[in-house]
This record gives sequence, C-alpha cells and structure tokens, in this order.
Amino acid sequence: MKTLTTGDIAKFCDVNQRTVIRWLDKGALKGFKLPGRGNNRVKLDDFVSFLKQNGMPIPDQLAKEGQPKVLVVDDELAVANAIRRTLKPLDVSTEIANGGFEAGSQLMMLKPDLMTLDLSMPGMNGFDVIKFVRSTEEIAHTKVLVISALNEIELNKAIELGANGALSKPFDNDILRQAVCDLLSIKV
Amino acid sequence: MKTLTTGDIAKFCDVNQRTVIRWLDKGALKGFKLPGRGNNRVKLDDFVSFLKQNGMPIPDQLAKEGQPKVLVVDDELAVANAIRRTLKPLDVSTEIANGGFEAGSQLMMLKPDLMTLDLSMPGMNGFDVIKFVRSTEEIAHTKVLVISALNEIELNKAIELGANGALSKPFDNDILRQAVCDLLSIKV
DNA sequence: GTCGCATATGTCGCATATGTCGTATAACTA
DNA sequence: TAGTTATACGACATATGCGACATATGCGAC
Repeated sequence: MKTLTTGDIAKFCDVNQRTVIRWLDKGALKGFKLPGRGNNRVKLDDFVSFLKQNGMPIPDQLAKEGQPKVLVVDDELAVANAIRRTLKPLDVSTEIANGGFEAGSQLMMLKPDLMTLDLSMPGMNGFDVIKFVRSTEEIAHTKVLVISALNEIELNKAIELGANGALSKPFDNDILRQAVCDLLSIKV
Repeated sequence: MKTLTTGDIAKFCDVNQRTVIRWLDKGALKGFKLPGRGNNRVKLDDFVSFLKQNGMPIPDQLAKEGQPKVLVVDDELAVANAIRRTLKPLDVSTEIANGGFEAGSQLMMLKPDLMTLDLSMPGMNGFDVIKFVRSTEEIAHTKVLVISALNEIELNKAIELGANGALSKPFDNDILRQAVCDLLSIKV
C-alpha cells in the first residue's frame, strides 16, 4: 500500500507543507497518523481522488492513476482489440476482459471509470451485469457503454436497466470515441 | 500462532523498519523478543489492534475476522446449493457464484479464504481461474478446492497449477467437509 | 477601482519522529 | 556445514508537526 507524506504532497501540489497539514486537520484530505508523534500518511488513492474532486491537475508521476480507466468486455478478442485501438488516441488506459470471469474480476480489481459491455457472451447475461454494477456501491459510479449486435429494443432495455449509453455493433470509430469522451467528460 | 517480523510490519505500514523497532522499544506496539539477539516478533492480533487503535488502514490481507469465508463456484445451482448445505454445519460463511462473471466479481469482493471451483463452466476455463488466483497478489492466499466431474488426469493438472485440493463429482459429503476443514485449519 | 474584512496560505523556530547507512550477528536454507 | 538473507542498533541526516505570526487571496460593499 503506497502512501505519501505531507512533504510529498506539498511538492506535488506546489504548496507549503504547513498547508497540507491544515487540509488534513480540516478533513479536506483523508489520511491517517503514525503512532509516533502523529506524522501523517495519505494513501495514494485518497490523494488522487482528492485531486480529482477539486479539479486539480494530476502530476505526471501519478498520471497513470489519474487517467480514466476503461474496461473492454467482449468475448471476441478481435472486437475487443478493435475497441482498444479506437480508444488509443484518448487519454485513457484500457484493459480487456474476454470472458465472464475476467470481466467480473477486472471490474472489481480496477474499478474502472467506464466499461464497454457486450451483451451476449457465453455463460454471462449482460443485463444482469448492468444490474450488478448499479446495485454494487463500490462500482455504482462506473459508466456502462453497451456495444452489442442486438436490436434496438434490447439496447433500450439496457439503458432502462442503468446503462449510460448503447451502440450497435458494428460501431463507427468516431461515434465510439465520442461516446466514451462524453461519458468521461474528456475532450476527444 | 501467526507472528510478524519487523520487516513484515514495515512493508505493511510503508514505513522504515527502523521506525517499527522504535515503536516496539517505546511500547507503542506490543511484541516479544527471540532469545538470540532479541529479534522482535509481533502477534498478528496485536498488530491488528495496534492498527485499529491508531486509525491506520488495515490491509485486507489481515482483515480476517470472524468466520472463514467460502465461495462456491458452480453453474448448476443445484450442485452449488448441495455444497452449501454440506458446509452448513461448519463455522464458515458461504456465498454462491453460478456463472463466470459472478465468480470473478465475488472473488475480488469477498476475497474468500477458500473457493470451491467447478472446472467446466460455460464461457470460463477453470484452469485459467486457478492460474489467475495464484498470480494475483490480493487473493493469492485463497485456497482452491476443485470439484469436478472431469477425470483424474485433469484433476491432477489442476493441482499442478496451484489448486490446494481436488474432489471428483459427485462428491461424498463427509469427504468434502473434511477437505474444507483441512484447508481452513478448522475442526469438523 | 478600492476599501475592509474574513480566511487561506506562507514563514520561522524548535522539539522530535522518521529515514539512512554501516556493521555484527541471528535466523533461515540447502 | 556453509552461504544467504534478515535483523538490531548506534550515529547521524532529514523530515515533520505545531505554535505564533506575517502575508496573500477572494469577495462583497461602496
């Protein structure tokens, strides 16, 4: 578990260390204290969410944590790779899950900002996945973008269940990029 | 009784080992010394209460409290329920995952102490699951008990890949209970 | 604009916690 | 047994928390 000291944070934010300590005292930034004299430590994740929450720039060194994470769920590796390739120009990190087990484990491990979801995969019901995401607190905020060859009616059903968007397969690259950017509030 | 060295604790807390020794000297952290040159050991329980007392985050690797958690992975609900029923008399909590997605998400969410695994499920390769568990730090300690209708050769392959045990389906209730107890070091 | 106020942030000094390094040796591994 | 790794500890360097005070910032009123 990587942690940061007040000094580290002061450098990252280009502020005085005293100020960081005050943020911690006030509770603006979440942290904990070592038993000695109460030296502060902040978990890397907490720091990154603090930065995001305040719209502060994320240092290059932490950029990997800062980039929005996208999980591509599709059992056809060719399709998954095509999606990844399409998203390449964007400032996001993408992971591929080509099976139900991988999808589930990666979803809970990465807690991605957005997942693209194929509705029809062997041994896995896409609609159930949407319901699961929406009802599981830790990932409830995850945007779900359905990419499916199913008809309009099914796509609408996905939206009703809580998906944030739906594209029919085959998809247009530009439209996919646009949809992802819209959902993540980043520029193309 | 599981104990930790100063080095272990230093890693967990992301602190210098020298500091851990000072905590021990000062009595902030309870421990005892080996007869040799006085190398320190800390009981796991003492370390956990130390973390709690100081409001420090507890690595989920150590979070274990209460009943051991068992995750039953099987696509046939009847089988899964049978396993759960068999384990009912034991002092464990059981959850069922009857699909690849559920298996993956529950595995990462619960981080169970033991999972029973059906090797042949639609859209999911049991061997890959074993490899995944063994190579993923957060759950590498999870015991894997394969329960499969496949032949001996396949079961052995599972063991070689890192499964902690393998039973052929249909299973004998007593043998299953015994296997689970052995792996979790609890009494029947 | 600028005046004034409330508040956030910067600066300084001190006591002390934590990090670093080197060395002798315990503890582990085969 | 021999070789490897981990550990304790002293001594020193650096970082940290905090109080007290100085300065900067945002913002409404005029």
